[in-house]
Amino acid sequence: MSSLEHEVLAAVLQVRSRSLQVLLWQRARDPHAGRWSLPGGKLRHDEDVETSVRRQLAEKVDVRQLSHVEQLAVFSAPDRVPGPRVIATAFLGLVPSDNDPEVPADTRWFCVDALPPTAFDHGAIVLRARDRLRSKLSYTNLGFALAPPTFTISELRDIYSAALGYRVSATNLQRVLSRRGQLEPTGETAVSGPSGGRPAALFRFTCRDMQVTDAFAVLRPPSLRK
Amino acid sequence: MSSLEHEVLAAVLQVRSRSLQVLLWQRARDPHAGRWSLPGGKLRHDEDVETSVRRQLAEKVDVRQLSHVEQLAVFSAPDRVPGPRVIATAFLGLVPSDNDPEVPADTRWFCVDALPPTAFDHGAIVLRARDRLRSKLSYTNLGFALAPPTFTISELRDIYSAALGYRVSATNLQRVLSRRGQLEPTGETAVSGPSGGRPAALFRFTCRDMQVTDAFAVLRPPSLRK
DNA sequence: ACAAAAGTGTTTGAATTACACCCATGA
DNA sequence: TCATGGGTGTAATTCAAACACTTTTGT
Repeated sequence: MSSLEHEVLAAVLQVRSRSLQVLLWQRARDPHAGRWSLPGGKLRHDEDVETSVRRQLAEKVDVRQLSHVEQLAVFSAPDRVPGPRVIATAFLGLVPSDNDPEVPADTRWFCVDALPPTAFDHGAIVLRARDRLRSKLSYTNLGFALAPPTFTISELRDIYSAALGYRVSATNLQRVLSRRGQLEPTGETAVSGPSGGRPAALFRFTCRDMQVTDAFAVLRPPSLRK
Repeated sequence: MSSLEHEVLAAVLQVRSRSLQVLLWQRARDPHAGRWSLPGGKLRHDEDVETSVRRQLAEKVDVRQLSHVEQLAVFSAPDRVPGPRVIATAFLGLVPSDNDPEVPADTRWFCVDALPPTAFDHGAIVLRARDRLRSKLSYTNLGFALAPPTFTISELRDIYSAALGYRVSATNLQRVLSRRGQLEPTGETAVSGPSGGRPAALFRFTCRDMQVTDAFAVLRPPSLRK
């Protein structure tokens, strides 16, 4: 019989310097020496895939502050990597923008829209992660996973703009998230900037577990209004 | 080293008798003898998971008319099945409502809202498949995968109602799908029923590959209007 | 006072639901 | 001509984008 391995791979995304970035690791050895790949590794016999990906990120790249982890897809083409067959479960991982995890020397953050040459099918996985995040920002409360514990609406606007890849209006962002009950004011206010301006109120997300906040776009169940 | 197997499992859904049903197979042997399980089986060394699930459905339960197949998730708990470890990739499969595939004697269709005792984690997979379908009916053209090649709006309404689990209005269904360009008239009309009534126009889906038709619910990119 | 940044009020527009009404057919 | 669906017109509603305007601060 032929051998079979299972690995987990994570596209860890974070908003850094006002752009959405992914953590990649440069391969030292062939195959694909010099190319950039996703952190991850072999699945152990006593752990499920999510436990595994959290463990490996903590061990290998010191990413312990994952605010959200979710499965993306299985990549299983028989020749996706040379040598013995390896099936991969790919994950999306998110880190709040106020964290700056220690990462080893051979890893770097890259803007998801300007990836370096990637190993194997890892480039496709990054794009899949990016698209998943962008979709879910629209109909879930997933913003909590990118934002610090408390923030001003302007800061949140910058985070959403970076993640979505286009300018978002602070006004409308606040209204949409408030209407859905995602935001609550802390009561505190931030200090004004050096050039003046009204001090901004601080907010936090009401919930830090992912929830669908805008389920049915159309074909809603009949309303119960009498 | 410990052995590792990979299997694929499919929740095959179809609208039958105005309800959303799933194809299950009754286990003859322990473990979980008598319980109902999802069709599927071991992954071969030369095929990817989607190829495998299509092959196994064709071989084992004679389901060849799959109109749509997509990955749901990986189930990887170390003890999810007794004995040697098996990781499963679960799929959602859809069959148009006008097909009635030949299935073996030990398989039966069950309403997804009234499942029999299921084996292992298969019950959870069925519910995941049901929820995925219901979500995607709202923001993609996935209705094509449940509908016959041509249909009246009333027939389509019955299919959507069964799949979603609540009454859908034919009027609004037609308008939503038409506005999105999913439907086109064939020019033909169906014959009137035995009790009279205006003959219904026949429609078809313009596209039979899955496409997202209603991407951003909110936080849309800024409009380009001048 | 003035500039700068935050926050609110209000208009506009699009999408969807709800519902009344008209149309085509069989008996 | 009437019952039985099929199909269209249209109001009401909801939600979000756009933008003008007010508020609060630093200089």
